[in-house]
Parts: sequence; C-alpha cells; structure tokens
Amino acid sequence: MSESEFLEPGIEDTPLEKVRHSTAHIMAQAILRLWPNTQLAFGPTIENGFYYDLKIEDYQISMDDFEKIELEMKKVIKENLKFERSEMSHADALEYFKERNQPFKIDQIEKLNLKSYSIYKQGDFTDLCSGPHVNYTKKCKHFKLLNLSGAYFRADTNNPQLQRIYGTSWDSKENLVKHLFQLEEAKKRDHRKLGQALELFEFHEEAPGCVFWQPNGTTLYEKLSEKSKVFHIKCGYQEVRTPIMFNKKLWEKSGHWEHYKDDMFIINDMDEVSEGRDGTEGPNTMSLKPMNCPSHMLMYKNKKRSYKELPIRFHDKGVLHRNELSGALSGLTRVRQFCQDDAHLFVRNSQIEEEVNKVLAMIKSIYSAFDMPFKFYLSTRNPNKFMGEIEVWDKAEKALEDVLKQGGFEYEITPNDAAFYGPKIDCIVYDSLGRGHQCATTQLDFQLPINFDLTYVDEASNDVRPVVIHRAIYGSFERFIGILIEHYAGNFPTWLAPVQVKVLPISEKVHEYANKVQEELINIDIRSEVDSRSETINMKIRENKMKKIPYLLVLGGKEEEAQTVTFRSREDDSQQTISLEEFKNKIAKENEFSF
RNA sequence: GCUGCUGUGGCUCAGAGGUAGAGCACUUCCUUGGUAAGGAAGAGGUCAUGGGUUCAAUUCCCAUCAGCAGCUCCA
Repeated sequence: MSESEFLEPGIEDTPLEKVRHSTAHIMAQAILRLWPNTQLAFGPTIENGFYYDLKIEDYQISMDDFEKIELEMKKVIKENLKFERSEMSHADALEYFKERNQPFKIDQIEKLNLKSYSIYKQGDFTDLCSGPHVNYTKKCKHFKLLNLSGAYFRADTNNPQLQRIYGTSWDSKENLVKHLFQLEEAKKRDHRKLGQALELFEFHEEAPGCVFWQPNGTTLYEKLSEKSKVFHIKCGYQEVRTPIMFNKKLWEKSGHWEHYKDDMFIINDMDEVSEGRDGTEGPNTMSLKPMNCPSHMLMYKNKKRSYKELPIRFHDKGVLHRNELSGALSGLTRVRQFCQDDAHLFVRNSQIEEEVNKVLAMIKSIYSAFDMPFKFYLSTRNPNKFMGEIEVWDKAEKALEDVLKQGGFEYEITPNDAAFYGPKIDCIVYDSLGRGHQCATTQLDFQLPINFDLTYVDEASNDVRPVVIHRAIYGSFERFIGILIEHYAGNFPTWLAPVQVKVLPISEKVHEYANKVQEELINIDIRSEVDSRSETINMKIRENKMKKIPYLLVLGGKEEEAQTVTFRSREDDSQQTISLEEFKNKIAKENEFSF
C-alpha cells in the first residue's frame, strides 16, 4: 500500500478532491483557533465533500457551532494562506506533534513508521498529510458544513469515539448551490416522509424495524411481487414456500450458528430454561430464519437428484428475520423483518456460466423497466478468508468475469471482497438523483453443498457435488420499495401506482355517475376510488394532486350527459375530455406491464 | 451495540419549574361549488415510559424505550 493511500485514504489528485481536502484542513485550522485543545485524527475527502474526525477537550461541538466555525473558516480563506509542503524525519515529526498534543497524529506516525513524513502547513496550522492540496486557501471559498456525528478512531469500536464534522466543498458557487439543492431534493423525496404523506407504511415501537404496510403500500408490494413472480416462472424458476422457524440443528449444519448467531432471533428451549440455563443451546432451541438457503438445501435433498433435473431453481419470497443492531435500523432501508425475491440455483459446474448469464439478463430486464442504470462489481477471493480449492475459485472467478465481459456489462473488480464460500457479483443501481444502492446479488457457493452433502447422479452414475448460486434481484422488497419511492419521488408509473384513477364528482348530483365510472374501472382491474366528500372541486384536485395520483377524473353534469370523462394528468396538469370507453382503453393499456 | 441529538393531541410544530397552545386532519352543521385550500361550531393531550431532585415537574437529573445523524455491523 502506498504512503498516500495509507495517510489519508480516498485522496485523488483531481482538482475538486484537492479543494475538498484543503477545505478539511481549513476547517481543522478554524476549529483549532476556536478551541486550541482540539486533537485531530483524520480528515479525508469523501463523495461531494470531506469530513474531519476530532476531539475537543471538555467540549462537545453541536450543529449550533457551525456558524461560528464557518465564520472562522471564511477568515482563514480571506487571509489567503499558502499551502506549503515540507518533510519531517520520524523523530522530528513525533516531537512536533507531541509538543502540539496531537495523540492521534502520533499514533499514525508510529503506525506508519516511515523515515520521513510529508507535512502541510498553511499559516498557523500544520497537519500530517500526504496531500495534495490547492496552492492558496482562497481556492476553497464554496463550502458548507453539513453534519455532525460520532466516529471511532480508525473505525474501531475499541478506540475512543471522536466527533466527525461533515462538509461539502466545490470549485464554484453554482456547483455548491446545485449540490445543496440536490440535498434538499433528496430530503423531500425521503421515503420515510413520502411513506407517511402517501399513506404507504408505518412503524410502531412495539415492533421496531418491522414494517406495517398500509393499503397503498400493500398494493406496491403486491404489484412488485406479482410481476416478479410471473417473470420468474417465465425464466424457469419454481416457487416454493418454506417455514420461518427452524431447529438450531439446521443452522449448525449450514454454518449460520457459528457465523451469524448474533444476528438471529432465537427461541429458547423451555426445558433448558426451566433447568436454569438461558435456553439458547438446548436440543429444542429454535430460530427464525435469517436466510432461505438452508431450507432449500433440505428440499434439494428430499430425493435423489439426476443431472437431467439440473439446473433446479427454487424461488422463495419467505419472511426473513435478522436481529440488526438497534442503531442500524432506518426506514425501509434497514429492517429486521423482510422478504427477498430470493432464489437458489443448483447447477453443475459446467452450467455456472450459462446460469449466471441468465441471472444477469434478468437483472437487466428488471432494472431497465424502472429506468435505473446499474453497474456490476465482481468480488474475488480473499486469500485470508476462503474455503475450498484455489483452482475451483480461479475457474469460477474467470467464469463470472467472462459472463460480465460477454454480456457487455459495465463492471469493476473488488478484490478480496468475496464471502468465504465463493465469489459473487453485486449490482449497484442508480436512482433518478444518481445515488447508488446495492440491490441485486449473485453469489456462487461451493461450501453449502458440502455442508449438506448435496449430490446428483451424473451420466456415468457417479455422485457429483452441485454448485449453489444464491441470487436476488430486488434484494429485499422493503428496501427496493424504499428506493423506488425516492427514485420516482412518489410519482409511481401507472401500473404500480396504488390508486391509478381518482374520480372527483363536482357535486352530489353526479355521484351516481361517478360511482358508475369507478365501478367500470374497477371491473377491468383499474385501481380507482371516488372522492365523494362534500368539498369543492378545487379542494379535491388539490388534495388528490398531493397524493400523486396519475389520473384525476373531474366529472360534472356535462360529462354525465355526454357519457364522457374529463381527465387531468399528473405529469403536466393537462386536461382532456374523452368518452369513458376511450379512457378505459387508455388506462388499461398503461396498466399492462411485464418484465 | 457505540457517540450525539430528539420524543408535547392523528400529522407538523410552539411553549414555560406551579398540572398546556397553533395550523392541518377529525366530528357536526351550512355550502352543491367546474380545475391546487368555501364558512361556522365542536371534540381531542395527565407533554414516550420508570425513577430521582423539589412545597411543586410535562419543563431539571438519571435510566429505559423509540426515532434521527453517523460509526460499527450486514457469515
């Protein structure tokens, strides 16, 4: 690892990175001026900005201090100090930072243990840093402090916890404003807010991390589930249903008990409890499943398998429970109970490429349907953490890469990132604000077939070990819906919208006609409701508009007489009067959808 | 789990050491209105939970729970 990577991770020598990194130094300088007893740790650049981890003796910075810090930073920038690089010997550097009471810098010097260190200085501020930086502080005018949080020194829970201040920094005012606007936009689209405003889902402290799907949200869930189901059948999958609770024996066999126990919800063995033990290690200790794979292994083993049956593809949308740390829970993004569009493929070695290829094609079909670009990451063997034979790994990794290449997919390799049981291809999808989310994954598993002693009989009547492929495309429904809510900002395409058409009678006189229209729509599977409140048409339009319903039908005497409807579309507020039949056809067409 | 912040009627929030207020929503009534908020009246909260300090706490302190921003974790 090069020195620069080690000193301040994430620094690249592009102008914007320099600006951001330099802004981090300026912030550190400002804070040191305001609170001289500040101990600095690391201050790297990150996407769109920077942070600095630090600790102030006897003081806890709050967001209220940001104005003060920004003001001081502006002073530093106005002074237009020069960033000057110099070198220090190991001994000098130690001495220097000792004098300045910077224990974290000293720790870093000792850890690096180099002959000489590069030092950056601007005015009265000096930092251990490999750079690079801009030449003058004036280049960092367009910044804003954004956020505050805790972070452990060197990201290790055993180390002291520091305060981390996040900021953003840009090369021009326009870019800064644009970025801040983006942040605002993202805030408006926050699925937790929209989930409430559009009545999609709710949470209760009686079931932390578990979603209550309201009728609208349930429609989203069901539609996604239904379309995915049809698609999976089309792609040769068989849907199965499996228990959610298993004896711990199963988890011992799969290896989850050893590796994943802390994240599992365990149901005590009451006999053990009555004997005074904690109930987690008895013969009748059970656990809610955190994954579907072991039950699919059992199903595979239910009978002798022939090579003629392979590949076998079990699709399972069973309920999973993972006991995530309380602090990790967040809206639909991180929950304790969820369902995946999960599947396990049992394949021969020679079928790996073809099957992975099919999976990637499915991923492409699905994400393209949502207008979401995506990118693949191939994770390869971690030499310190893998099981099985190197040759098998090498071959599998090559197979995966070949598939990516031949498919013409954009991909990167993340070395050493594979799970111990096999290499994998993760997929990052990008939403309409350009934010990436990890959803789909395709993982080869050489280990589970061994743990469960899976075999099939080949052409020569030999028992042969199959390979298992774990894969999911949406990932979890919960998280994927969260992403879609933000991606569409709640403006779901017609086929997915919980309510597709809202019928707005202008007065009670047309309620009968409104009900008739709604009934006809429902009869052809168009999700519609009548707003029969005694409110003005203005009010009805306003409120249903805010509910982001694709089509609002305004019905009055004129429409009733001519048996027409006047619809107002969500996208451009344009309106048009057409016959009820025409409207039905139009929406029915938009309602057609398949992957 | 860790650090910090937050927790007031369904929602968004204001407020003060002496047992609470606004807007929206809700209920009732009037209004039957043609493209983004018609009008009036009313009901609703022991201020997350449990301790402590105090003559007195919802307001101060501690703990717990939940949420938020991160960290860590995500075989």
